[in-house]
Amino acid sequence: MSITIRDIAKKLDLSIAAVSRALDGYSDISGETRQRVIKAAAEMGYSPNRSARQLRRKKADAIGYILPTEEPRFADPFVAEFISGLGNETALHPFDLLISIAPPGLDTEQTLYRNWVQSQKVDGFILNRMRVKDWRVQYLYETNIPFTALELSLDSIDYPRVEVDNENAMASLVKYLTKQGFQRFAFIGGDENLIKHKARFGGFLKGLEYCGIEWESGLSANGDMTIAGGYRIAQKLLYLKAPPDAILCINDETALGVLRAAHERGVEVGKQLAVTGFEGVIAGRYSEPSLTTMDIPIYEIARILVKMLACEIMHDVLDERVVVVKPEMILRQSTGRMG
Amino acid sequence: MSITIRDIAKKLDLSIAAVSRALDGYSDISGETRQRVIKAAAEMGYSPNRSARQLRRKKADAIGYILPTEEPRFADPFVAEFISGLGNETALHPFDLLISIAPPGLDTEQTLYRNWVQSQKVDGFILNRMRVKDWRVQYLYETNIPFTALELSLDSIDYPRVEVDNENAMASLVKYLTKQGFQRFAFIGGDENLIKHKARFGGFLKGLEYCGIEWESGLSANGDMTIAGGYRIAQKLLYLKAPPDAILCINDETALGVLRAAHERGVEVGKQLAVTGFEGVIAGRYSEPSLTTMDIPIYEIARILVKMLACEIMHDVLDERVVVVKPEMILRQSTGRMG
DNA sequence: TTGTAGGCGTTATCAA
DNA sequence: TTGATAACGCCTACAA
Repeated sequence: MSITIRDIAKKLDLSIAAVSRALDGYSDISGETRQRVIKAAAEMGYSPNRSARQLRRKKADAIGYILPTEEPRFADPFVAEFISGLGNETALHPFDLLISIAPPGLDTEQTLYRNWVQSQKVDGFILNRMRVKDWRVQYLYETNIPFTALELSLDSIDYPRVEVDNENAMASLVKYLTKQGFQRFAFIGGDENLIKHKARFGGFLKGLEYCGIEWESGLSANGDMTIAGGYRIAQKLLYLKAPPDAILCINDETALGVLRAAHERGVEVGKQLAVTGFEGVIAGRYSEPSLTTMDIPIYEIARILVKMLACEIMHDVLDERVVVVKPEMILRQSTGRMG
Repeated sequence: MSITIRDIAKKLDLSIAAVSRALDGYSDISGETRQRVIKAAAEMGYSPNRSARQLRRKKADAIGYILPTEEPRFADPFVAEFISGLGNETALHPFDLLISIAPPGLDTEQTLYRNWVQSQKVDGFILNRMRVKDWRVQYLYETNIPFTALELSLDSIDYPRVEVDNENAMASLVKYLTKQGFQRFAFIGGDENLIKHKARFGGFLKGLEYCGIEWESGLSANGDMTIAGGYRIAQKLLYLKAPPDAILCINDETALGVLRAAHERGVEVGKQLAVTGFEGVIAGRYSEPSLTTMDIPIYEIARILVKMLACEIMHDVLDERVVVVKPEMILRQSTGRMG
C-alpha cells in the first residue's frame, strides 16, 4: 500500500519514533539522522497519513465553508469569487478546505454544522451571508469553535471578522445621484434578515435623509438578489404612474436585471433613469450600459477571512480582530451625466 | 471533549463493539439493543470521529476537486454553477467535498494531486477543463485512483465521463446563422490545449465546410474565455477592413465581451452582426441584447459526475460509463431576424 | 447476541 | 540522541 514511517524506519534501521521526530523537525535528533530520514522520505515518496495524524493530534487541519444557498441552483459570481479566494488562501496554509451547501433554514444547515463539529472534520468555519440573528454565531461561540465571518450579526457576540462599510457607501450613492439631479429614489433589496440588506437599506435611508428627501415606501421592494429578481421588480417600478428616476440595488445582479427591464420599457438608462449596483461584479463593467457600483474586493476579503481564521486556530495573536473595508465608488454609464 | 462510542457504551452498559455494530446496522444485534443505542446516540449528539473511521477503514469518504485556474482571480459563473452542483450532490452521499485551486501548470498542480493521493485525503477526483494531453488522466489511471471527468482527453484512456456534443452544436450554430443570411464568420476561442476549444473550433470549421464557406484564418483568434478577453479581441475584429458579420464564441463570457465591443463600435448586434455564446450562463439572458447560445446543464453535469464517481468508489456497477449531453440551442436577440 | 482484543499510522511520554 | 510503548476512536475477527 502506501508508504508509512514504519517503512522508512525499517529501511534506515531506526525506530519509528525517531523518524517521526526527524520529519516533524524536533530538536532532539542528530542533524545527520535528520538528513538521512528526510532524504529517504523524499525518495520513497512518503507523505504522512492524514487521518492518523488528525486522530492523534486531535486536529483536522481543515477549515469548513458551508455555502448558504436557498435554491439548489443559486450560484452567483459573488460565490465564485469568494470560494476562489478561500481556496487560494487555504492552499498557502497547512489546511484543507471542506465545502458543502445547505439552505439557510434550520434543519439541514444545523445538522451539517453540528456534524462537522462533532465529528471533528474541521478546526474552524468561515461564514458569510450573516443574518441579523444568526444561530451559527451563537452555536459556534458556545461550542468554542473558531470562526471568522464577513459582516457582524446582531447577536452581541464579538468575533473576528471583516466588515464592509455598507451604510456610508450606499448613502454616498444617494448623495451623488442627488447632485446629478435625480430625485425619485427607489431601492431594491434582498432578504430582510440579512445584515447586508439591513446595512445597505439603512444607508439608503440615511442618504435620503441627509439630502432632505422623503422616503416613499412604495418605491422599495425586496427581491432575491438575482438578475431575474431585479428584472421582475423593476418591471413593476417602471410601470408606476410616477416611476422612480433612480433605482439603487442591493447588489450588481439585481441591477443587471433592472437594466434589462429598463431596456424593454424603452427607458434610457443614464439619462431618464439612474441605476446602481453594489459589489463590483465583473459583468457590470461590460453590461450595456456599464454599471455604476460600489466595488468590494470579495476575493481579498475571502483571503483575509482565511488568514484570520488560521491565526485563531493556531492561537496566534490577531493584530486586527476587525478589518473594515470601504467600498470604492465606480462611476459608469448607468448613472450618466458623468462628462 | 467530544462524544465517542465509548461514552454511549458506558451509559448503556454495553461494549463499544456492540454500539459500533448497532450504529452501523449490522444484523447480529438485537432489535431492542439497536433501538436503545440509536436513541442514546441521537440524544447525546454523537457522530463518529471522522479521522478514526478513515484510519480504520482506509477510506477518506471524501472526493476532491482541484479547480484548474490560471489567474488567482479567474472565477467565472461556470465554476460557481459547477461547484454548486458538486456540493449539492456530494451532500446526498456519505462523502465530503474537498476543494483546492491550482494553476494548470505542472508544478503546483502535480504536487497537490500527488499529495492528496499519497496522504489518502480523498477517495477519488472530479476533473474538468480537460487538456488534449492531460497528465492528470495518466497519473490517476496509473495509480488506480477513481476519477470522473467532464470531457474526454486524448490520452487513449477510457474513463467514466460526461461528454458534451460540442462539435455538432457549434456546427448547428453556423448552419443556423447561414440560413439567417450571415456570411463572414469569425470565431473566438480559448486555450488551444483545451478539449473544449478543440471540439468547438472543430465544430465551427465543420459547420463552415457543410455550408460551403471557406474559412478565413484572419477571422479567428483565441482569448482567455473571459468577458475582458472577448472584448479585446472583438475590438480588433470589428475594425478590420472587411469585418465579420457573425462572431461565434467559445463561451458566453467571451460573447458578452463581444457585445460590449460592438456597442462601442456602434454596430447593431442582431442586425449587422450576429453574436453567439456557448454554455447558457444566466447573464446571457439579461444582456443587451440577449445572447443566443448553446445551453449546457452545468449544474446537472456536476451532479452526474459525482454520482458516477460515487459508484466507482463503491465499486458499484455503472449503468452508463459515458453520458453524452446535447446542448440546446437558445435563440435570442443577438442573432436577430427571429421574428 | 454480545464481549474481548488487536490494529489502522501517528504522535507523545517515558526510559534508556 | 534514540527506542519502546501507549494512546487517539473506530471497526472487525474471533471467542464466549
